[in-house]
Amino acid sequence: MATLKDIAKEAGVSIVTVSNVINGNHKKVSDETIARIQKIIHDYHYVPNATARSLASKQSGIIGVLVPNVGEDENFLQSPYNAEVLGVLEKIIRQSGYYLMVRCLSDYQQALPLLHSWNVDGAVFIGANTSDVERLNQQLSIPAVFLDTYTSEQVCGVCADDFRGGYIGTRYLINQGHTHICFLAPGAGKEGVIYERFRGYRQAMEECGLQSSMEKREVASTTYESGLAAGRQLAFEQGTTACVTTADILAIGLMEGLRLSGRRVPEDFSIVGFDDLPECRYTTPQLTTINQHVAEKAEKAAGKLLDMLRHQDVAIQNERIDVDLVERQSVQRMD
Amino acid sequence: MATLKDIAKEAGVSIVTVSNVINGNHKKVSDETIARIQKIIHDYHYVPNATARSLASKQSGIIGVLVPNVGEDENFLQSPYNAEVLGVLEKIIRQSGYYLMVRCLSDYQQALPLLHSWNVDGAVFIGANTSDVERLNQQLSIPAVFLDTYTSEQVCGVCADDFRGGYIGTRYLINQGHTHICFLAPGAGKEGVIYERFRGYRQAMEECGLQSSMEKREVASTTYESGLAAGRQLAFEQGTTACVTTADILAIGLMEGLRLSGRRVPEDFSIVGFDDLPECRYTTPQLTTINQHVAEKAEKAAGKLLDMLRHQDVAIQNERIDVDLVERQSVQRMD
DNA sequence: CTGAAAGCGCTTACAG
DNA sequence: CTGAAAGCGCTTACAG
Repeated sequence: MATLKDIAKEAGVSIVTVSNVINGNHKKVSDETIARIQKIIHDYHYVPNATARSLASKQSGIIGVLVPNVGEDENFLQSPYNAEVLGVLEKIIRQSGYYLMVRCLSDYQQALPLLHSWNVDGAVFIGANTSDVERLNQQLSIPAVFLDTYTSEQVCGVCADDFRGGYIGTRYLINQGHTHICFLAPGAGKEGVIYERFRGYRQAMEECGLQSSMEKREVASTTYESGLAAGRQLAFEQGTTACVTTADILAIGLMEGLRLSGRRVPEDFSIVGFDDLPECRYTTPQLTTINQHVAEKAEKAAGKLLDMLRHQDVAIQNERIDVDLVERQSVQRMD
Repeated sequence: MATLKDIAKEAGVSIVTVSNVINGNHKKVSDETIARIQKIIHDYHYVPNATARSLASKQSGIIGVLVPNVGEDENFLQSPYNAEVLGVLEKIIRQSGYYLMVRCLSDYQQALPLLHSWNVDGAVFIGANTSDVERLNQQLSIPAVFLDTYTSEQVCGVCADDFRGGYIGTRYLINQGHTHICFLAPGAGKEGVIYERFRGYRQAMEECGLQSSMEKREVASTTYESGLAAGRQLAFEQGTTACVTTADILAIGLMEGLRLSGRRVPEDFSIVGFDDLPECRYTTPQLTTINQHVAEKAEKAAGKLLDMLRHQDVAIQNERIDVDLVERQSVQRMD
């Protein structure tokens, strides 16, 4: 492979001049020199060595997409939500000329060594914990955007309006005449995306005087299998006629679990999903859900990061994206 | 951030010795020196600079996952198949201590500059064209594994037995009494995964004397939307009672397109998918499909690459993974 | 077992 | 407009 030196020798100039041409510092080089060097670069199929460039410039052109809270033995793309987010990020990162390094973290502390080691220019964190962000944020010396994180820290982030999502999903069921509505979610603490949705659910129930029939049911993970297991259980419990879930994939599993146990959706049981992934349309009945505009969220996050990398002014705030209910077929009016 | 120099100074040794400790060249350093240096490294939270290391050693620890034939404006994870493959690769790469760089390519020529620029240690190509591989393979100076590629080149690869997949899917429909069976696929040439499946379909039809009712129908892309459009068309055509498809996602769209046009699956029309993704179980009826053991394929590919990187002997051949039919509910017996 | 020297391929001031 | 010098933080022979 050719190096700067080879090109410089061939052109009869110093490597500094070639470097300037490559980096677009065209004011520093005469037009004819530029043209001559560019031709040689082209003829030699010269490609700058990114590792050398990074070492010298402290910039790598790499954007890191980090996914915390993923077990060592876990496949993070099992989650169609993660797949949707990553797909959008990849596209934008590629279009903007950056390189993409993807890494799941079982421990958030793994983030900093990775980022430093590679001189990563900017990072997107998907679903970091509140407490982790607080520690991370101080030590982070590069632009970073947090997707789906609630924190009091001054960070740049993008969230859906999760509280409202939980709220309108629940209100919708109540408006359809349901009174015994449960909330199905992975066990989570007193903060974060899941808790916000739960708060929305609780508020809707309380507003309508239904707090006595309120119930939070926990699943092991946000997966089809967990939803299925929950459905098998719920099928044999009297009273509850509807469920608000925190993920479409959970809702889809739930639907199947109920069906396998002889309960019909929506005739016997109504379900509201969360996300509005393409999968919502694969089921019969199609899933009524909360659209959290996943692609838009990811685009916003990538856009903010790119703006920061271009040194444009970016408001350091956790932006909230509107959510809305998508009526399909998994909810039935109770009379 | 601390550097080797800082650690060396603190330990009162040269940077060479620290370097040897970090790289596990423990024969070259006394035990007490090792212990002392390791403590200092730990206390300083020292992390080696990966760009410097790459530059000096010509190894980066990066594995590139390259996805050719993706349009500039395309999101490659829209395809649940790609998501499944990438998810498995990510997990294995992470577990083996490598870094993952992901890149979609609109032109296969973009691969080499990327790989060279970053001193990428090894690459996995997902679905490269036969013709591209021929040119790529000669210029490739690092270990690479090709997933889903048919080529006469001496490459290391993993494929499903696509011919057999097309064959057994078709035979199954024939055994169920269908005679007018079409083949639904994205337009592809005279080679590659899609063509192999078509050959399998054709062979099954011919063996049973059904070539006159054989028909290949092309869709624009391997997406739900393309399947849906095909379903709307097929619904109004007499005669055809079953369809072999080249992807589950296509089959799922097809099913919906037929239903929207008033045709019931499987009562009026039978469908066989391909892949056996989790999505197969989301639909009603659940999709009968060809299981091509996607996770196993991806694991094999990653395993081969890792073996090559560890300089173990790896057979340079295109390994074929068995496929099998998964009977669910989207096919009905014709009497 | 330890280290001095050279070098990986670039960029960044700085001087002219 | 052009280039000499220093340096980025490592590794790799090689010598002792």
